[in-house]
Amino acid sequence: MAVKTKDNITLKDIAKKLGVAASTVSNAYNRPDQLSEALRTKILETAKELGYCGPDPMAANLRRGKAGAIGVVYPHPLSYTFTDPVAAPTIQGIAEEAERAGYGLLLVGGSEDPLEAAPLVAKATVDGFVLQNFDKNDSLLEVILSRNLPVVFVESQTREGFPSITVDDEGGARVAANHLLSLGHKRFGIIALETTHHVREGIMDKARQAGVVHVPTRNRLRGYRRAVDATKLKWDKNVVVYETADNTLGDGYRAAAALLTHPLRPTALLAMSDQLALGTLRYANDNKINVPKQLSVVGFDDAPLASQTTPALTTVRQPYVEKGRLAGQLLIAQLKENTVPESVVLPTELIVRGSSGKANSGKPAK
Amino acid sequence: MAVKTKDNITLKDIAKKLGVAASTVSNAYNRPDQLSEALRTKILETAKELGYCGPDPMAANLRRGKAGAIGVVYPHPLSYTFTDPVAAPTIQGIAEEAERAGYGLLLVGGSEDPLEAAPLVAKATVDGFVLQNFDKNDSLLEVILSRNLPVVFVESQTREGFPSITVDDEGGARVAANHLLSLGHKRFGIIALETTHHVREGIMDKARQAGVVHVPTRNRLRGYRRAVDATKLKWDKNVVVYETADNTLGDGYRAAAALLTHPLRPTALLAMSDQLALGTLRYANDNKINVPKQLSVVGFDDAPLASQTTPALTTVRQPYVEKGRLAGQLLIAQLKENTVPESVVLPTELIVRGSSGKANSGKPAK
DNA sequence: CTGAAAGCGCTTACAG
DNA sequence: CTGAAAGCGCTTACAG
Repeated sequence: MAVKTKDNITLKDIAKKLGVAASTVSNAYNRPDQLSEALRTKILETAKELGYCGPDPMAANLRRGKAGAIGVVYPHPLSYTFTDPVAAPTIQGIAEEAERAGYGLLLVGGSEDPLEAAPLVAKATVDGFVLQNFDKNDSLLEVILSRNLPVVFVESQTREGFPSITVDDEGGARVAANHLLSLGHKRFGIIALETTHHVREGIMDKARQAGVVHVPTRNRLRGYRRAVDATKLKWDKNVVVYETADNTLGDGYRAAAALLTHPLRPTALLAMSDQLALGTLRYANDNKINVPKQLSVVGFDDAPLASQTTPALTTVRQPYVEKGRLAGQLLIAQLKENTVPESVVLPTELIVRGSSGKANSGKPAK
Repeated sequence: MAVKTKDNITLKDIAKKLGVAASTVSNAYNRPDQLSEALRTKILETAKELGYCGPDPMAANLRRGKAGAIGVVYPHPLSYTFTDPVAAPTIQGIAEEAERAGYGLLLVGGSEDPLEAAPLVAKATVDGFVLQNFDKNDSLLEVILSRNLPVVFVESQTREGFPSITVDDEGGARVAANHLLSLGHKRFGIIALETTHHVREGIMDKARQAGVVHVPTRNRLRGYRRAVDATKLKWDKNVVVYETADNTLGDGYRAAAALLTHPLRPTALLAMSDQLALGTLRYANDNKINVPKQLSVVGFDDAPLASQTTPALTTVRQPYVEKGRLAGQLLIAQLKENTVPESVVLPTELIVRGSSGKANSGKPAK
């Protein structure tokens, strides 16, 4: 139908038409105080008349050496990232700070094949990056860092000289496990998030547990373990760990199925996300396992859904919006002040709701 | 701590160092087939040696006349947008298409004061925009359109010559109301989303109902009305409409409080979002009103939470991820083919779950 | 397969 | 308050 009209109207054209210098037209847009109000309105009028769309941002960027945007990068495709109910609020936090400081927010997703995302990252017109959930040896990370722009790591493997924001995953996990221990539970099933690049689903043996790379997974696992190791219980005898491939309800459901039919017969499940925990609740519901009487479940995140289910989910709250805000702040501070800020660890908090209760307060599951 | 190193190394520098033309260096990055493998690796090595970060995207953009990104704009601040559980999946849909076509995704939020967001929109380095929920006379919209870039409207007031994607809001709402009518309900409370720029909270009189601007709100309201008007019931006598300021649980809660204590004493609530509907469920729960025995509730969206609550929510499903995908596709089609695609209306579907039941199957609410 | 030339459209000191 | 000049760093035909 309509064809896009090619309009080559530039600053110069309208300067010529008016007999003023190009710099004056530029000032009309960018420094209104640098010229008389009368001239300015005349310029703006002529611009509208000629169909001039305002100074070309790409040219302005080049000239200024600033992109006016910050990049947010995940190692996974965006479609996957958005299945995590906590990802969006974190992006929101970054967005709030970007907005406030006058920056745009460029979202870049990775892909299964890191080479696919590389050009996008190489060509992203941004002044800096917020990097989430990156492993040290991610090949996309190399491409990003080679841009030599300011960076903030979020829940990633730390790297010398770069500020990072992490959540006290270990502490939160420890408190979660202690909560269940204090309720008398002795046999645990742990549902782990993604552990390495080599995604897999199933029970984790000792070697596999030792090789966890993904930061939140590693730290949460360590927290659970610390709690158990502080008791008379034996990690290897009283705990089964199941790793999931994706952070979805379905993965939690399958994990629950595997753990609750495991010879250990756990009375409590520790899930590394609320999403996974909700999957276990669904499994319990489908199989007439009463939560919390026959099975206790503790999640992680305190996602918006956590308080809405029946029973409501006992979970470890992490400040996911604030995490994003802080990431935005630390990046913008670098952009403005040219200094590298200190790294930050955010606290977690156990939120006790209905999904956890005393061990053996009903007959055992199955 | 560390200070950002200013690196002025450019294509030229490495061309000079190697005694080749700048274009050859450029080709090493952008057209590997245009030079021998040996020369290419030599160039790349020298680049790494000198600390060259690759071709500057801003300069490349200017030269190419392409930004390599698409903009997604909302009339509200991003922090508000993200409170809508359906916004993130829609962005995900756009992101999927952008990713696939090799575009970045620039998120731009509006603000209460449209003048604040204007510079961000004016300077956004994008090749086109996806515009969500825009009213015809939004002043930010003027700024965006003056960029003269390809655009796709989503759930916005249509504009001559621009492709748009809308959801069959009216049809969905009609089916929702018919569902309740067929269950014998005769007195309805409607909980409306934002209606105009002049945000308000409270019962809507006739004049206010007639002046609704916001597209989804207007169309859903019309759908409810069509259904009621097709019966012997009188809209003015059998229906109370309450408008909310924000799409939050709290707003739904307050709306339920107002409607259920209104003299009409509705037996069924039609909420224009699941978020609002969930707020009413919470109110009902707090006030020992049994859903669905004493009160039926029907939402809109089929957000991820809708199936997780107790009772699960009867609602109108809209394809929110696909809506985003389609928006991305229509925009990218314009960018690639220079033609304006046809507009699309997406279907809705009633999903009956536990929150709706026969009228008067219990004693009336209150 | 390689190189010289032109120019994308703007903003920024600076001089008047 | 206004204007002339320089240059941001790259890519693209084009000629060899």
